[in-house]
Amino acid sequence: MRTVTIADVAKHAGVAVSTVSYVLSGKRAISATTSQRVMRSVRALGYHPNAGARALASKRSNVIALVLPLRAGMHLPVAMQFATSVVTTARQFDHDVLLMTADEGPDGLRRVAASALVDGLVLMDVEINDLRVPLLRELEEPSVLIGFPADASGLTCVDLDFARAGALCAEHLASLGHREIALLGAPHVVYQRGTGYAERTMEGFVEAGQALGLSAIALPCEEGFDEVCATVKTLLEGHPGLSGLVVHNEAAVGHVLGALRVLGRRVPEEVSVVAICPGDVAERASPPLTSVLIPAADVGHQAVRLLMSKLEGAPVPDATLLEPRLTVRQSTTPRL
Amino acid sequence: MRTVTIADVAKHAGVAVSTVSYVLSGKRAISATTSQRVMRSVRALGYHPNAGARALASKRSNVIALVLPLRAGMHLPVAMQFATSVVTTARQFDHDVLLMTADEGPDGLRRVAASALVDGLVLMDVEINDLRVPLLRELEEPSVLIGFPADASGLTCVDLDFARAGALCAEHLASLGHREIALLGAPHVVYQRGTGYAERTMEGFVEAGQALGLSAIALPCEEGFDEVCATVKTLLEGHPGLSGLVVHNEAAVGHVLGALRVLGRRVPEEVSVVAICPGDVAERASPPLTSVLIPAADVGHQAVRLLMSKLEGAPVPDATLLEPRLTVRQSTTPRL
DNA sequence: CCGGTCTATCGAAGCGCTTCGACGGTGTAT
DNA sequence: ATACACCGTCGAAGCGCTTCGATAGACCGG
Repeated sequence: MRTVTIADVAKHAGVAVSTVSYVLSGKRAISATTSQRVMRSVRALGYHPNAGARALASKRSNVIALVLPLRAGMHLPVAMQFATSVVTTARQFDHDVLLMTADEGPDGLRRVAASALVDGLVLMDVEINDLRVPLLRELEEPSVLIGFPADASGLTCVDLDFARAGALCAEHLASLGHREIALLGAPHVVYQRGTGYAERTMEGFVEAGQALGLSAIALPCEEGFDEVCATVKTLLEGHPGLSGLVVHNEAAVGHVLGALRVLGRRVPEEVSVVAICPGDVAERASPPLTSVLIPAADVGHQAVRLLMSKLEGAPVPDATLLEPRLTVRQSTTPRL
Repeated sequence: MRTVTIADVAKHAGVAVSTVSYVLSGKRAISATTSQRVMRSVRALGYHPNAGARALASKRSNVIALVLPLRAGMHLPVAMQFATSVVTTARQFDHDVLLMTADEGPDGLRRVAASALVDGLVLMDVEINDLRVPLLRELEEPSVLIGFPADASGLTCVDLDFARAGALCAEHLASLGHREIALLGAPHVVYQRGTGYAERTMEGFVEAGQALGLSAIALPCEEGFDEVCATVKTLLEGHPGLSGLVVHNEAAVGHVLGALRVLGRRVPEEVSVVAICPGDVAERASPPLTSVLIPAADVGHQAVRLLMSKLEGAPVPDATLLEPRLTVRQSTTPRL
């Protein structure tokens, strides 16, 4: 069963090859009758344009790269959500997605770009000092970053506004009358690496807390149950008046609740807890957690939209920050 | 900066285009001196073959599709591990990976296959009655499934031997002297959908337990803390002699430990717990859990290896079952 | 009824690569 | 020396598509 080519369609429809091409691409006006005839042939023969030939002739592969480094401390489910929303959105723009990891390093990016395998790139989990960033500036291919490197000039970046997310948590707790609050963040390693979002959340939290006249402290948090327990215990002992806790660490969220249970602090009666995490984690906890959810799907969607604009030569903003939204559930309550 | 083509390399090295091609592909013998000269030119010019042109001429895109449906109850981190090991392995074979979700359904597969965008397919999370399966049989392109559909004839499937994993847990508990054991599985929805691995684990567990003369029961388990708590409570009340628990549900693992803590059952002194889950989840728990880990990386690796063999026309086994391994940690102990 | 303007379609020239057959040149058996 | 095989290299023919310029009508105003 030889595969069907555009020539087969043309013959079947009794038109020229170029006419079929124009019907399919819409780049020139074709009469309705011809167009219909061609489309009927396309369906009758089950024609699918050959991707390689198309790419060669048009200099567009209709594929974008999704570069997804996998590092300690990053949360896989969120990464997965990003990835799927990128794929789904790309498909809406008639593009496919090539999945790349960081194993190959910058050379991998150079390879796929130079070989014209992809038309553009979406990079996830961008670090403050990311090796891939300087390369992006050299590349012909447009790119969009999810996250912000130290120097974002000339780049297109998208992310949740984590500073605002941190601030939102502080404000929510303040509005409930809490006066001493704390944020438990990512593991140490994440900060050492300089992954911007973790730091920005802390800063936003602490600054907003102080601006509201609260005692607000932030500290990293490892992900083992025993470590979480110890951290929470020390925290509570050092700050007896502490009544509001923000957790920005998905692996630790469950453990924090377990720790509070073990330490005999009831949630929310004695300690109000806010999580910054995906919705399902928050809902699945006991009690269901008031949370700021990470809109992974939105971020992925925006990233692709921006990339598509760049591919069409349209101007796009350098920075896109998504507004966080706080959902109140049963883990926060006014301070007694 | 026009992109470098094979003609540029040929001119720079003073040879014919075809010679450059043969040097790069190794499909014909080329003298060492010519070969070196060509390679020097390749490096000097920074040549990268155009993927589209290559695909068009050779009828091979050097891209494989990774089809990753996203469904309720499936565990994202494991999926992510699969994905990355697929990408890494594919790169070792000089292939790239196109990421697809299930949104497009079988049509998406048909599209990428018919357009010669990909040379082969790896499908994850295959269901007992998977719509995509009949299509695969029609396709010219070879494919490998991760998981087993009801009718696997003529297909190549890879998976962890979940029945064996369930059995292994039962045997481990039996060897420690436990006489009444239970398995907490995936949420109901997973069984309703007919996702084979969940059922196979249960069967393996129950059969091995019975063969060893134990009381072994298995039941689904939802993922919310309160639900887990209720399930565990009911279970313990209904089976006062129960001293061994297997958990095959990553989202619930943490909650099960929390539930036992709340119910005042100490682990491992009163209840031994075995988890079937990724290593990091087991290690992060308190106490660290004896576990059978899901060798996602291995499975992905095998899947790609098999696919590459098929691409080269080599015969491959229909079914590849990976042997599970149980790691003893601190959550299991001999029955008092 | 002629030049001018559109519109719908065609034909052909590539895009950059692989691959097939051809062809000198060198080595080996006769 | 002659025939033959073989090795290393070349040239050219596509692969299936897009796109540019050309063309043949249809339609218009003058």
